[in-house]
Amino acid sequence: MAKRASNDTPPVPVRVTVRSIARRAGVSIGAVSSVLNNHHEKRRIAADTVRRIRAAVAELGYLPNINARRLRGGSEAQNTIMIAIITSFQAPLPVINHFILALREAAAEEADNPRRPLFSLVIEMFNAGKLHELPGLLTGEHFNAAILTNTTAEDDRFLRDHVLPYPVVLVNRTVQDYPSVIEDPESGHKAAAILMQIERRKLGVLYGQPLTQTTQRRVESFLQAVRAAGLPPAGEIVASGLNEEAARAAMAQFLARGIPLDGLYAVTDGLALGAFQAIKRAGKTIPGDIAVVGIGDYEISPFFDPPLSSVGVSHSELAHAAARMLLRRIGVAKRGLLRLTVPVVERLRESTGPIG
Amino acid sequence: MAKRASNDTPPVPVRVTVRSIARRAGVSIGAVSSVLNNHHEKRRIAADTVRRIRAAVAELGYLPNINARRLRGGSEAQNTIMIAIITSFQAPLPVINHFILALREAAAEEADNPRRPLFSLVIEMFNAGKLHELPGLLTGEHFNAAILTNTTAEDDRFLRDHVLPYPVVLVNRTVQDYPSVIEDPESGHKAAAILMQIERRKLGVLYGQPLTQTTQRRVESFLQAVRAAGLPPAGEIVASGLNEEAARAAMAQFLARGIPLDGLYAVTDGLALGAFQAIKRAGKTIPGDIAVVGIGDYEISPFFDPPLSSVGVSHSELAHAAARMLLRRIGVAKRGLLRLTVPVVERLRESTGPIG
DNA sequence: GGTAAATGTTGAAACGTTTTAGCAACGATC
DNA sequence: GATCGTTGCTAAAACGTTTCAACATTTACC
Repeated sequence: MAKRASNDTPPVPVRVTVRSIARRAGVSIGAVSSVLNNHHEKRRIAADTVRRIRAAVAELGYLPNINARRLRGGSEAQNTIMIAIITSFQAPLPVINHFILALREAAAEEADNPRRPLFSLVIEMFNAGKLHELPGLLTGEHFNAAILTNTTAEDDRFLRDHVLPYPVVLVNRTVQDYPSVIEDPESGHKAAAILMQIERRKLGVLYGQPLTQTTQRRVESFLQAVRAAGLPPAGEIVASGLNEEAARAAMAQFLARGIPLDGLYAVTDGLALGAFQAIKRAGKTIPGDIAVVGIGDYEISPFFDPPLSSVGVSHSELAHAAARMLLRRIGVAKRGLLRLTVPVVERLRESTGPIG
Repeated sequence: MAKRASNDTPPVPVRVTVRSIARRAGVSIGAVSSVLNNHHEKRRIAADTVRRIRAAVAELGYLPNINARRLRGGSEAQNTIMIAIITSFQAPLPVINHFILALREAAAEEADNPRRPLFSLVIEMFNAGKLHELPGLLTGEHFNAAILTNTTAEDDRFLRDHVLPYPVVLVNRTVQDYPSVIEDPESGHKAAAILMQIERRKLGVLYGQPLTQTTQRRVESFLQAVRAAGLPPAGEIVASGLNEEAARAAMAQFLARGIPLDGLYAVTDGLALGAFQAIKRAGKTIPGDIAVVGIGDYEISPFFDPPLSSVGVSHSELAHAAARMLLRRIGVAKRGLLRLTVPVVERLRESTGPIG
């Protein structure tokens, strides 16, 4: 009788189904279903039977199989498609909010489309570098389409070597053959231009470990612009993490070493905020002593003290572009372009003082 | 032949299935499935047939039915449960990040549990006050369990009158018979106590419209504490929205009217940040002229200038409590308590100056 | 005591997939 | 010309659910 226990698989928890409940209560599965959905009045199930079924449900700890329910369900359930937002545990989470909103809004825009994309939004997370361990990734068993972000170089290599059997849009990563939305890689140029325009000559760039493809591009294009302008090479201030505290510590240490600096480019607003605190505590003023340019990825950067100037794309805009691109690829429509570069916009505020 | 078109239903877009593809390509559905999953080599489908099937797939714009796939799929897919995070479009989004992380972490804690909660995370959003329009809410067709937050009074009334056929945990709302996790309603007391301890007597409270159950409790308990202490009634500064800019504007207007104020309680950190800017621009100092206490819901509040003192629960802690409570209710285990109050913690920083 | 209505329950179909056993046709081999 | 192997495909089962027609039993009515 212990047939199925002979394998070396760990004791797989067999899921409780309507069938097991029916057996336990000594009724048919139809009766169980009626009770589960509170149709027992309409179906005239005897009060005692209802009680027995309810007892069995409670004892066994039944959880319905949602996939079966939706499969059975009407055309409404039948027509919903599954979209996943896939990101790594290690990434700053607020990013995905923009995707959630962007997808919802993009769907609303398509309200008149007969193939209207009624969809469910699923959040999937993986450990950076271990994207390949994400269940359903290769089979397409879990979603119809995905926005994929915050991958590492290792994950990108995996993506290059495998073809995912559903539409995917990458955000801020480029991998051969995958559609992607990235920020204009020249953003560092703009930051350098702003600082030079207000006569800053002793420049620095603040970034944190680990570098993503995007932040690396920001750093490189900044360094290159400084070099091209014939200024002394910009200082590199490297924080041990991507948070405010790491930036504050790195900046404080840099300032303590007395290296001259009058213009700073921070590759995320969080880093800029940490730097603000270090600069002020060192008794220096912004922008008087040191002008600072950030990216604009924090919505509240206009409320920094002083308000932060920025060059960058808004996460919101990036997310909207990605969402539209993904939906276009799902809804049979003309397949959009394969790569989209979102332009950088400058927002000049007080952290760079008056221009010119 | 136009039988099914006789109804007055709009032309329902009939979903493309393997069956329609099979018909189109003149093969069986088994053949189609083989090709879709790239098993055509193993299954020895002729090259020309593969081409025909691929063509049909492209023409019809096939999207697989994920529910059917997962239903069919192995025990891994079979054993995953669906958890929804339900919030309103109007709510500040960053909140849900904490839930996402909390659920993932709570699941990780249970790794040794044989009934290990392998789950998919779904984000559902509704228009404030229209919770009842959310598909699948009453039938339980879409998820096995849900964390529900940012409901309005109207939504709560709906919840009270209906019983949801799956475990739900409310966050920061209390509705009869529903388990919920809420912050200690006495938080306003603590804020008042801190301000009085540093000898502030002309107090004010800053809040925004619309008031949620939680923020309302904060305001009320603050006002009551001030009254109980025999101080002059606290001023109420009402912003038109929940964002920084609305708070800045309201605060600026209040200060312009010259009403004396030396201690402020802002019921969210975002409001506090807006107030900071207004106060400084009015030429007043923090905490010298006006001490400010916030809530601590922004992770970066230690980087405000000056760093913000706060009394409140962290969103993260609240989310973890909710996640654990939900998982406990799913995994047959002893049903945990019905209501949990997360205590308020004080974090004293420079915006209230030195205590005592 | 016969028919009609009410009550309580079951069995089967259907949702869209994937997988597997097996069938039919054809060549090659003895 | 029987046997075998290969090629190319089909039909059917199974996943867990809900619904619905239909059946069996009891009660009500004349």
